Amino acid sequence: MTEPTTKRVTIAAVARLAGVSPSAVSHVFNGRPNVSEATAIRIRAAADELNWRPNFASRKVSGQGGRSLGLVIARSRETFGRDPFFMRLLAGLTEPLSRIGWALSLTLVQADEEEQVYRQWWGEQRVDAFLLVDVRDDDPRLALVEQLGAPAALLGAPVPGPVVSVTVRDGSAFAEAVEHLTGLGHRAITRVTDAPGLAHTRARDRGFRRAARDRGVVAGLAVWHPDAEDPVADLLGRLGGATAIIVDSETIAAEIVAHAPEIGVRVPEQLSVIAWEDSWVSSIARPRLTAFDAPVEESARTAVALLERLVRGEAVEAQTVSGRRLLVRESTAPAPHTHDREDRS
Amino acid sequence: MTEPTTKRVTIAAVARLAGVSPSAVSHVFNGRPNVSEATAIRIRAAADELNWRPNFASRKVSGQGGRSLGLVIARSRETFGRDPFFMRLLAGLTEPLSRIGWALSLTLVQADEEEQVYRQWWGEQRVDAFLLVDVRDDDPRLALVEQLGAPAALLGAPVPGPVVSVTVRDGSAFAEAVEHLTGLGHRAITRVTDAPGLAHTRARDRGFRRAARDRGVVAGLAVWHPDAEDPVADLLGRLGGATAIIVDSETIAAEIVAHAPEIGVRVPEQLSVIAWEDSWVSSIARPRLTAFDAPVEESARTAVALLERLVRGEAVEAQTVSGRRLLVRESTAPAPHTHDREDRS
DNA sequence: CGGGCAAGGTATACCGCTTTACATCGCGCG
DNA sequence: CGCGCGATGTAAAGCGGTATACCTTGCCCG
Repeated sequence: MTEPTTKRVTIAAVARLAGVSPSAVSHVFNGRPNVSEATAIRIRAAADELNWRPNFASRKVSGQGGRSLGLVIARSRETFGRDPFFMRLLAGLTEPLSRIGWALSLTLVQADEEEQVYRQWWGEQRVDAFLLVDVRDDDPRLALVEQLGAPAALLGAPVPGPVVSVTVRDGSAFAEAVEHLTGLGHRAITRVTDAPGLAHTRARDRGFRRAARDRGVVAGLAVWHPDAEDPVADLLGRLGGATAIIVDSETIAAEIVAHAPEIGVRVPEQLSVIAWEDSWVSSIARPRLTAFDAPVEESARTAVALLERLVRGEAVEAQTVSGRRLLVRESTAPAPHTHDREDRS
Repeated sequence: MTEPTTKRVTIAAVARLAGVSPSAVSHVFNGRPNVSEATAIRIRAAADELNWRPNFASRKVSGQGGRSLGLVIARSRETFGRDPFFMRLLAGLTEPLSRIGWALSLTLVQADEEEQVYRQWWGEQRVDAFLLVDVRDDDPRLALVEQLGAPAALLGAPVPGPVVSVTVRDGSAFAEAVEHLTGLGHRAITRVTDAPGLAHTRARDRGFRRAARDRGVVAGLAVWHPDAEDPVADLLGRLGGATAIIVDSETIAAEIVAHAPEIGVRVPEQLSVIAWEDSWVSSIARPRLTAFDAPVEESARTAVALLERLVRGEAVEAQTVSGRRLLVRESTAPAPHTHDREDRS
């Protein structure tokens, strides 16, 4: 049925057709001098005619490596699919990669197979660089890529060590978020996270605490427990006196605004909610989510650029991208009246 | 900074350490006979010790190809990200692929670059097979992969021609959906689609029409126009007398149930909504969406199995997977009372 | 006791491309 | 008029494996 109808065309065929040696063809396709413009044109024409392109694998074997990026995501199908961030990331990576002719190799793994996969992909030379996401403090992958000698960059908060990072500047965002809420009269705000172990979660905690302290706000931290019978009720029960929450995950924020009213907590009248990410999800939630938009696509672009330079052996340094913006929609509102709050301020 | 600390280990090093020839190592790693169990063990030990694995590219060059699947998605970042289907697909592909040691190469392209990318990837031997999604009637890719001689399978409705398909059995699902609605008193139902050109959309149309005819229901078809100022209002205005809709896309269904009440159409009291896909999105929508769950992961698994056999040159035939199930939640309810409807039946 | 054969390995020719060293040729210049 | 050199190419040696042909042994058997 799907017999290879035509024998695969090789560089030799192109050379023959153009009346030159294979080396000449190779030279042309690698932008090397040593070939006159006239013959270069003939060669390109021949290649076009035969519809030939240099074999990816062969190039790799003969030194010309560095053309594929590995992305290993250690999440369950469930949580991977629930986070629109990954879609944005994938979409964002794809464009700059194809621009420089790189392939993207993607896989999902379970946490305990993670290092194994990095080892394998690198050992096989299946990929030439790694992009690390969901980095934890003290993440074993940092030492691993270093040991392997694999070019790598991480997306998220910088961590100690040699792995270069692409970070979204959050600092002023927290100031902005907290200010938005204090402006509405909120005096106790809690951050909600679903991934307490991640490095960027910790970084956010710090940023949030500082912003809260500066403004005399009571800062709380609550972890989302997806396995509770009613995760929203569970969370709301642990909120203490907070009248506003800032939720790391947009989907969780959406779940909260959808379900809270059903268990007697009106949003935003009794509880204001800010999502720390933004996507189309914010627009199907009711009330619409006040959210921060993150420059995911730009982070992706930056990371790709970084990795390309790393692969070429150039020196690189950590990058930060900015562009978080608060999108005020309907899930935030003036704080409810409570006696003790009124006394202060 | 990221200097390759260690010279890359090759098959020769392993052979040396194990005291055999490279051929022997190769034989062991390709499950060929001709090596005694004893030496095989020594060889594996040596490979382990050096942490060696056969170089992906080299294998390809020397015949042992067939280890990467290309997935080219011709969608804008926007619509790609909005469709949880793709997340499920990616997650679903990843597991069976890694099980057989295949890589997944992913990219998003604009529609007009699509064929170009297939040509390139195949020409470069970057991938050894393609999985086609979003197939249109008369899709040029069908002829293209045939011409290239590239193993390919498509996800969705079968189309004429040699490209083998993996299809979700929809027939009885329509019966079930229509019956669910007629049971609630609905007599005019409209299908809503956002992708009128796709082959599987057409197949669904047919299935729906048949199911509707068999039950004496007025079947309508409406196309979603995302660029209208208010797409939901626009759609609702074109519904005619339909009291229930079946929406191809879950996100659109979610948008409808979120926004319809805001423009005076209560769901489900005035309009029942069924989503033709299911994911976590259904659970953050209010009312919760009555939806069909599709066996995406199983489709992915089946497609991978198919492609593997194709690559090995074995004969394959189209597969269908079943497992659609109606999840009745809150977006469907008894049809509103209308005079003419009451007269009939 | 010699021949034949299976079992266990090895030598070697690629695979398709890159790359470096080397060959040619035309031409300017002393 | 002959030499040197820049401009163009080409030959050939890998890259890291795979695969096929071929070579040893040891041993069974007539």
